[in-house]
Amino acid sequence: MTARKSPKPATRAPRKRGGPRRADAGDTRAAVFLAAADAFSRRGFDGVGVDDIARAAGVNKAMLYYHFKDKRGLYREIVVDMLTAAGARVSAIASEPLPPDQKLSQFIAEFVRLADARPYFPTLMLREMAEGALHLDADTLAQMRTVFLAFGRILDEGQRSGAFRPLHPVLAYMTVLGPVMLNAARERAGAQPGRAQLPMFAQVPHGELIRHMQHVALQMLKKD
Amino acid sequence: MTARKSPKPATRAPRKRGGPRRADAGDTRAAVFLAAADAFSRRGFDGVGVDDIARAAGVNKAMLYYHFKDKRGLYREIVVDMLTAAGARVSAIASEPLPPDQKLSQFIAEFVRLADARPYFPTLMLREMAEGALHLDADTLAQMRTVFLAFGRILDEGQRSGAFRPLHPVLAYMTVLGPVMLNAARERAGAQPGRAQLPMFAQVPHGELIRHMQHVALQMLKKD
DNA sequence: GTCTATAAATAGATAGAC
DNA sequence: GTCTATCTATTTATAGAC
Repeated sequence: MTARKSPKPATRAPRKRGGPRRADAGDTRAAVFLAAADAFSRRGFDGVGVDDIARAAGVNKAMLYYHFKDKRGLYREIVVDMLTAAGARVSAIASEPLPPDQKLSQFIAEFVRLADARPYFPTLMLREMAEGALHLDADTLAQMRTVFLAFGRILDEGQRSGAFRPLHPVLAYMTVLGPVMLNAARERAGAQPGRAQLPMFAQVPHGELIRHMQHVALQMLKKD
Repeated sequence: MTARKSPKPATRAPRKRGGPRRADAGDTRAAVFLAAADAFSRRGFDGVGVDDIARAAGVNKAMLYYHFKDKRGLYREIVVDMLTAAGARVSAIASEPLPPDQKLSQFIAEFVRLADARPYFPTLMLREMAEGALHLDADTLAQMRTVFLAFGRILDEGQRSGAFRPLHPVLAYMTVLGPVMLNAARERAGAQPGRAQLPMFAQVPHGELIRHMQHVALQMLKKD
C-alpha cells in the first residue's frame, strides 16, 4: 500500500470562517492537491515549481512540505488517487447485471465523466505514459491493470455470448480511450487565447463525444 | 517563415573518417536534433537538461549552442520539422486521384508510418497539446491546420459523394488519430523493464494497428 | 499550522582557449 | 568546429521563529 488518506479532490470541506480567503486545516491539503494536479497535467512534473503550486493554491510553500513528503510524493498521490478512482468505478460497471454492449457504453460514459470530474486526469495520464510511467510503483500499475482487465472482461463476455466479434483487447482499448484522451489534450491547446476560431479546435460537447464513441465502439465490435 | 534548413532526422551523412565515434560537421547538428527529439518526447521540455541532450548526442554541450540558438529554439525546430513533414505528406494524399475511402486508408497508414519514422512524434505532440501548445507560433499552428484540413477535405469529399455519413470532422479526427497517439504512449510505458508481461502492454504490430484503424474509420463513416 | 529566510543543488547559457 | 571552466539564475528543500 502506497496510498494514504488522500483528499477527495472534488469535495472541499466548508470553511470554518477564518481570514479573507485563507485555506484552513484539511482544506489546505486539498487546495495543494488540486492546484498541483492541474499544474502537473498542464506543464509536466518538471515544468512545475513548488512555488507555482503554492501560489496557485494560495498557500505558503512550506505548507506543501508540511502536508506532503516532497514534490514527488505529492505527484504520486495524485496519480494513485486518479487510478484508484478509475479502477473502482470501472470495475463496478463490469460487474453490473447488464448485457455486454450496454456495459461497454457505460464504460465509455463513465470514463468521460471521470475525466470531467478530474480535468487533469487525461493529460496527466498521457504524460505519465509518454514518460514510461516512471513515477508509478507496482501498486499503482496494478490499478491501471484493474481498469484494463475490467474492460477486457466486458469484451470477453460479449465475445463468448456471440455479441461481439473477436478483437485484440489492446486494440479495442486504444480505440475507445484514445479519442477521449486526445480530445482532452486538444481542448487544452484550443483553450489558449486566439485559438477558438481555428477549425481543429472547435468545441465538441462531451455528450456528443460520449454518444459518438459509444457508436464507434459498437460498430468496431459488430460481427459481419 | 520560422523553419531553417532543418536536418533530415532520418538521413545521417556518412562519417568522413574522424575519431572513434565523434560526430562531425552536419552530423553533429543532426545528432543533437535527434537526441533532443527523443529526450523531449520522453521527459518533456523541462524534464530534459541540455547536458542530457549533449551527452545522449555524444557532443559537447557548447556545440548545442553553436548549432542552435538555445534550448527552446532547438525544441521549436523539432516541432516545426515534425509538423511540416506531416503536413506535406498528408496533403499529398488528400490530393491524389483516389476514392475517398481509399484516401482515408492511406491517410491512416501514412500517419502511422510517419510515427514510425519519427518515434518521438506522437508523444512529443501529445505533450505539446497538453501544455496548451504554448511553444507553437502561428506558423507552426498553420502546419497543424494543414493536416487537419487535409483530413477534412477527404471527409467532405466522401460525404458529398454519398460514400460517408455526415460526422463532425473533429470527432472523426480524434477517433482516427487518438488510438495511434495513445498507443505510442502505451508503448513507452510498456518498454520499461518488467512491464512486458502485463496484459495491457502486450505488443501490437503496427501493421495490425493500421488495418484495425482503417476498419474502424470506414465503419465509423458507413451510412445507416 | 503558518511564515521568513536561507542553505544546497542544479541547470541554462557564455567566454575564451585551442 | 570543439572543448573547459565558469557565471548566474532558478529551484528543491529545510531550519527555526511565531
